[in-house]
Amino acid sequence: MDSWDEVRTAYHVARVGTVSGAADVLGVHHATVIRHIDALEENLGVKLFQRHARGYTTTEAGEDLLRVAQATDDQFSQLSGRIKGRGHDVSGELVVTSLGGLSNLLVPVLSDFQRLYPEIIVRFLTGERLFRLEYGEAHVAIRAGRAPDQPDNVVQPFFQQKYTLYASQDYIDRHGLPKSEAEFGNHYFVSADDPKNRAPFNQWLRDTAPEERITFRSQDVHAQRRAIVAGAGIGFIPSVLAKELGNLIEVLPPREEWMAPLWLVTHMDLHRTTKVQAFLTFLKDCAKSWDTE
Amino acid sequence: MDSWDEVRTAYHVARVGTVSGAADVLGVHHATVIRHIDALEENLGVKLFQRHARGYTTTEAGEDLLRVAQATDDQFSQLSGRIKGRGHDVSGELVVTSLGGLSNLLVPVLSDFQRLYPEIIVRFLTGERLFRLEYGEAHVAIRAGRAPDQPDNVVQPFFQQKYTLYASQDYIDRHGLPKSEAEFGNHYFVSADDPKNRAPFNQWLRDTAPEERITFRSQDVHAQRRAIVAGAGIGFIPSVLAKELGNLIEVLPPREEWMAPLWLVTHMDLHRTTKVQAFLTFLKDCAKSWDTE
DNA sequence: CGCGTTATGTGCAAATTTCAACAGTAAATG
DNA sequence: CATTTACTGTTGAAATTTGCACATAACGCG
Repeated sequence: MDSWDEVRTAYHVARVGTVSGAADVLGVHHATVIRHIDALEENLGVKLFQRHARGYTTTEAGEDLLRVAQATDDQFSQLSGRIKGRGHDVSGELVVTSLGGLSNLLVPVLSDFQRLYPEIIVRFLTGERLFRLEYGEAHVAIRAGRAPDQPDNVVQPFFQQKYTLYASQDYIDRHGLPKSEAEFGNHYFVSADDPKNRAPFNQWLRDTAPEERITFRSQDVHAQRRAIVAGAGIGFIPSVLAKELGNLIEVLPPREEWMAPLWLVTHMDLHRTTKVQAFLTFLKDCAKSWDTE
Repeated sequence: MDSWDEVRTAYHVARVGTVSGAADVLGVHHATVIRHIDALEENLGVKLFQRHARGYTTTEAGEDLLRVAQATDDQFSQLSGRIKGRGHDVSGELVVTSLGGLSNLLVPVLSDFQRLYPEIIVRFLTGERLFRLEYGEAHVAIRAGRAPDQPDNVVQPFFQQKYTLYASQDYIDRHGLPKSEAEFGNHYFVSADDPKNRAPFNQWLRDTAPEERITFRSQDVHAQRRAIVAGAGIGFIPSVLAKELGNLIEVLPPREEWMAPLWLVTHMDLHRTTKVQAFLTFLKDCAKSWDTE
């Protein structure tokens, strides 16, 4: 049974009772229907229909096929309904991935999005390895750094993360507040462990602060922040986040060059779906409100 | 969802994971597989697969399709097995039709046949109207008279029914045994009601016996026989049957010209099936044994 | 790092399928 | 009883599908 279309044709013939009628329903020529049935019977080695001038009547085998194909038709109709429905409403899973450092930013947004579309199941994947869009591991990725340039991926700017140098009140009490970069030699700094880290503020810090004064290094952004809050040194924290954390003193006024661009990346195939689009617009709305703050 | 073949293609891609692999399984070119999936996704308006250079991975919709199509594939396999199996063994219904007059002859045969193939359900249809083979009303018809000549029907000679003139002992006691046709004027006869009846012995009787001496007429063969047994007159009874009935006297020796040919008729589409063939050979074996008697 | 292997993707020609028109037949109709 | 209608079946022509060759991309291996 290696042609399901022939089964479908035979099904309609069995249902309607005539070749012409089935051809009408199927939207093909009746000669096509006849050929399909001839081929199917040839393959099965059994007559499915009794041919006579007033139509086709099913044999026992044809009756059997009718039952099975009827069930199949129902199944496919339901499947089609589900799939098409899935395309046009916002439900099912929404898989979002980002670097772990952005969870503070994204988790509230994801939570609100889920509240807006209760049928959504949000899966937020973070980790050191990049979850790959092209393997269907995620619907949306939030990437930092320079604009990703992979084929089949749709990239759009998300928003500019404002990073500023902070220190805890505790640290300031002990070491004072540096007036400018010139006094950095007397201070301690918290930064990324990786010297190749491309974040602009990290590069600036590497260029500006003495290497031996960067005394707390971690690859984990959360650990860095906790270190800053704990008074281990001066370091960069997104200004939006710093307000929430409290107990943090702005060491230097914010600068353009410290801005870190974030990108929204989706796979080409998923980008057009309403689910992904709904999330993207929601996300960009949130970003707008962050910018105005 | 108007092309089940495309669903089948997508199913194999989802199963195997690669277009090329699915193409191998399906025995088509991989370009065909790609186009099938493109078309299916176009119709559904939803991406079924994430494309990447190492293969296709299913989206949620593709996953859904995989489940449904898997079930369909199983169903079709089972169906195919059943249908093909049905073609090669002797089971299911066997519908045989004949004129009512032949039931005495056929019923024992059908009974024996059923005993030989216990999975067979025998349906023996008789009646004044001819059950039509071309509508699938019966598998095999036993027809009398001249060779039926209908298109799509396979006709083969069954056997020559030996008809002989009989009368009951009771009748002979009252009216004596006619030495020849010359004495028919003093006798009473039982025959068919229909003057157009084409059975050779009936035509012979109409030509030979005085019209007013045919005093018991019925369209029902059983009624005629009962009348002969009851002593209503002289009439034709198959010699095979007469032996069983007993209490019947052969009025005249059997003649060639009284022989009534019986035909086995099957519909072209059913003639080749093993079930029908099994019955036909069984029937002809029985006929052979009748001839030798 | 280059190379072989294994994927997908695409233009173009060939093969297959489908269509259109006609013939033929059986039942229905007035 | 001729006529109409609805259906099957068949043939050559058109359209679609398929196959082939080649391009391209990613992964694994030595």
